[in-house]
Amino acid sequence: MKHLEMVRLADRAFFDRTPEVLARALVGCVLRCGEVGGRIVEVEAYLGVDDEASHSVRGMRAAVAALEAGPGTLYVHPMRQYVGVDIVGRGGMVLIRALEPVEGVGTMLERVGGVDETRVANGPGKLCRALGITRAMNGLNVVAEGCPVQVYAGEGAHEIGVGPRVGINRSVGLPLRFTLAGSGFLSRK
DNA sequence: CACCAGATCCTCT
DNA sequence: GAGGATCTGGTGG
Repeated sequence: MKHLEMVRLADRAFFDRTPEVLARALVGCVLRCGEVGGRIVEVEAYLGVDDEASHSVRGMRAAVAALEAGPGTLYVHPMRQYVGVDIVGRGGMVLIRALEPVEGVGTMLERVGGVDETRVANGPGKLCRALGITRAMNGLNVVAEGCPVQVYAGEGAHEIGVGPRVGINRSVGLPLRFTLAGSGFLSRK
């Protein structure tokens, strides 16, 4: 594994970008919680204005609070029986949708109760379970010292795929879903 | 306090 | 690819 080579993104400026730009930048990076982590292969951008699919635009309190807390803030929110996690950018946020397991793979499989690595974190709810991200972590900042959730820079070049967001009923069709092209760890093709 | 819509997941087919 | 499980926050009475 490549622990020693991983560079943590602890600079607030990295996250202080528009949701679309930040979303593209996050693809290929590593999201880590404790001793468990995975490469980000799928994300969606949610805009702060003119986006009826975004929680903040619909006036959901926790989402607005996270936005106001500024770049790098974690927005952990309930989704059906599970939770999803966003990282706040500038004037919007990015939903993490799928990971390729990198560190603590055994722990991830155990938590989710699966045997297939390609399906242990291929969805917003599942990756939170796999990493151990809970609502208690809502409002923390990934840049802060001692934050259990951290982001590391990606390595090497990769092609990014763009498409419409998944699982929403409003503002459908906008090209705000970004994927690591050709990854076998996506929630959908 | 009741109702409703939802940024999902899993199990079949 | 379709359908059901099942829970939280927002909204209105």
